Amino acid sequence: MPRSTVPPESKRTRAAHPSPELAPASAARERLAAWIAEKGLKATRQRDVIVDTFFSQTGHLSVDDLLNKVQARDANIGAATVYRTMKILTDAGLASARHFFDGQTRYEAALDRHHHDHLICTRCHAIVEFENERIEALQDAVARQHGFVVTRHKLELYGLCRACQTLQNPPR
Amino acid sequence: MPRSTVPPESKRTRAAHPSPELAPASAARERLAAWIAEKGLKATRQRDVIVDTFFSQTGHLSVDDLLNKVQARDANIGAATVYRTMKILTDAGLASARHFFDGQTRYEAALDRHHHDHLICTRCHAIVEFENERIEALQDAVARQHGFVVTRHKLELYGLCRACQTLQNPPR
DNA sequence: TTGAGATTGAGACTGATTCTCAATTTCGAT
DNA sequence: ATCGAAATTGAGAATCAGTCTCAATCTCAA
Ligand SMILES: [Mn+2]
Ligand SMILES: [Mn+2]
Ligand SMILES: [Zn+2]
Ligand SMILES: [Zn+2]
Repeated sequence: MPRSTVPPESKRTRAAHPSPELAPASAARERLAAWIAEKGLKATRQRDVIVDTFFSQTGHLSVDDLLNKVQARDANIGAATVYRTMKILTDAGLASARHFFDGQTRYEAALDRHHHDHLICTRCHAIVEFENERIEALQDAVARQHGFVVTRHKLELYGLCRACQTLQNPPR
Repeated sequence: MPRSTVPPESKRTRAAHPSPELAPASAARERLAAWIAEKGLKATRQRDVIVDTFFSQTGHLSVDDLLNKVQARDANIGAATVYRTMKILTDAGLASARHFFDGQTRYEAALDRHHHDHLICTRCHAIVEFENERIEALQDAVARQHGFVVTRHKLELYGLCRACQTLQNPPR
């Protein structure tokens, strides 16, 4: 079962991290293997392809985009398997599901990433990430005032990015 | 066309606002009439029933809940009309659409209401509203730092309400 | 009263996602 | 290497909220 898109082996001597970009993908592969073992699941070629494809991307990928890229590598992999695999990655803490403006679930890598929130351009759909500990602290304070214990939150700021502000075309 | 759930007439003498709870509904009716005139739409019995039903409720009502209540008054009103009417109310600024945990659109009255955000209990689905101008200010600051002009935002805090914290049943 | 144009309800349709199920694959135990 | 229980797969059916289509009906300004 050769991994088609991954270069044979690193030329580096240090074995720990083959190359900067590949590190997350291979680390994810390891973490997934552990999760699969722990849960009594099974390793499959399809999951390998999907995970490799997902972690070779950056950003917030819709399932449909991911499916297209996956099928470019192996046309026989079905949509259901991509959905199922992304759910596993989410359960394993390796990916997070996001729901922005449209009805599609988007996934982003979650390995070694902080919590963050998003700025979204309603015209070009650019997504910018940010962290703001003061907002987070105020959220906690508000929740406490109302007797809530908050486990997660969603903060999305929608508007126009710098580039789109100058264009007068109707924002989509 | 008697309004079944609304008490006959206020006992008060002041004619301006029949009763505190009815004020929003009748004000909404007026605003909707203005919107309908302005847009060249037409007044219909169905819209009256839907608008009366919607404004006699409080909170965040799913379309399905609203449809049930509407059909309790007039079984012939169809789902499509409820969807269409809530869209009109939203365009007219009388209702706002919300999307929380599940896939359903919920509507809340928007007449004479401030912007606000929500705390949502993941177990009992209670929804508590809050306003926090410091959070809003920080959001603006963050957006500015990234060159965005923000037109709207979504802030939802998910967790357990006070009552649900003490129960050990698995949170749904 | 009339008629152009808006509205309606039923049901078909959509799009994202989940489910079903027979065929295939995995992997620990022989 | 072989076996077989259990997991996984892909295709297509099913689901679900919401939208669209269209013939029949209603509204309202003239
Ligand atoms: Mn992100
Ligand atoms: Mn609200
Ligand atoms: Zn933009
Ligand atoms: Zn609760």
